Amino acid sequence: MATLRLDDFVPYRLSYTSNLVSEAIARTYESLFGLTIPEWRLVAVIAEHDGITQAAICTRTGMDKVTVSRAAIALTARGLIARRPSSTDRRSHDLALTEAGHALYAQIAPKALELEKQIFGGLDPQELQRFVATLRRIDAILGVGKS
Amino acid sequence: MATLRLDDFVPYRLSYTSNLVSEAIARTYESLFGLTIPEWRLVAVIAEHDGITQAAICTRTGMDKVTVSRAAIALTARGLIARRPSSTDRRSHDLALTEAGHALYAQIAPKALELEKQIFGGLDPQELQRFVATLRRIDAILGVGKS
DNA sequence: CCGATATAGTATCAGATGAAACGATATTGC
DNA sequence: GCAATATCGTTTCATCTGATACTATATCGG
Repeated sequence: MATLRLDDFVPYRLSYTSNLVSEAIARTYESLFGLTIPEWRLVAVIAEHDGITQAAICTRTGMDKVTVSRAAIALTARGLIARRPSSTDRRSHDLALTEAGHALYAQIAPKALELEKQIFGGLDPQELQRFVATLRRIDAILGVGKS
Repeated sequence: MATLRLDDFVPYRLSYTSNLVSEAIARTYESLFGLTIPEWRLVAVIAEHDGITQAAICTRTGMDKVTVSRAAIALTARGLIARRPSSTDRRSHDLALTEAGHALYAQIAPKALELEKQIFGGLDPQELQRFVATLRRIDAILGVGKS
């Protein structure tokens, strides 16, 4: 019988490393831009998908709708995104970056890539590619078709 | 210039998958044993290291000392662990599983391995091994010698 | 059409989290 | 030795988080 060693328990290792990375990222975004991780994600998603709704952000990112709602409210208050009433569904808003939002994103995006490189650039490219592929396979096992 | 795509942003993918796994695990432990993840980890660590102190658990697992304190209090209240005053340091307690704690652990450990297999057993063994190795390399990059 | 049900987003509440302050004990430098 | 400082563990507090309930609107079945 294989015995359990917490240190080798894969779910534990995954959570452990993910927390390390998240903490490093969160610190940087908070100090550089005053954004939480959910807020930052919204900016990124909206930059890529102009006019996306909150519900679509939820399914796309797996974030809770409450989290998304709060982040959207905060970003609107800061003048970084604009919410137009959706033309097709009056419950929904179409979210878009304001000029200020685009300006911020232009600063954020390169910084994000730089940070990613700082952390993961030390890995062999093939190793990194395999790593991400495995993450996606795990997503699929846990029943998430395409994130 | 490489552009940022959230969906391919490694820190995001890592957090996403880790959350999926953690949620699955948390649900199982809560429903099967009424344990939170921190509590479960304490049981596992104490089973492996009889007489360990809370501070040692913190450095070993990266958990916050407040989290560990609360989990230790809860487990003591449930009669699963015993805290003897440390002979060498009167601020510390030596933690050990009670009989009931050992009995619970005997149930938990195989279940954990089974759960791990359910999630990660679908991966090629070599792929899984590489995956975990990469996690440890990332830990090292982020400045954690040996977790 | 219209009642029944589902969905978008918000508000509310309860539980989890970690930073900071704290009391008690250890350790260190002088 | 002993004052200064560090460490162990707990408490407190402010924040984050997500489950639940709610309002408004959409969709579906008949």
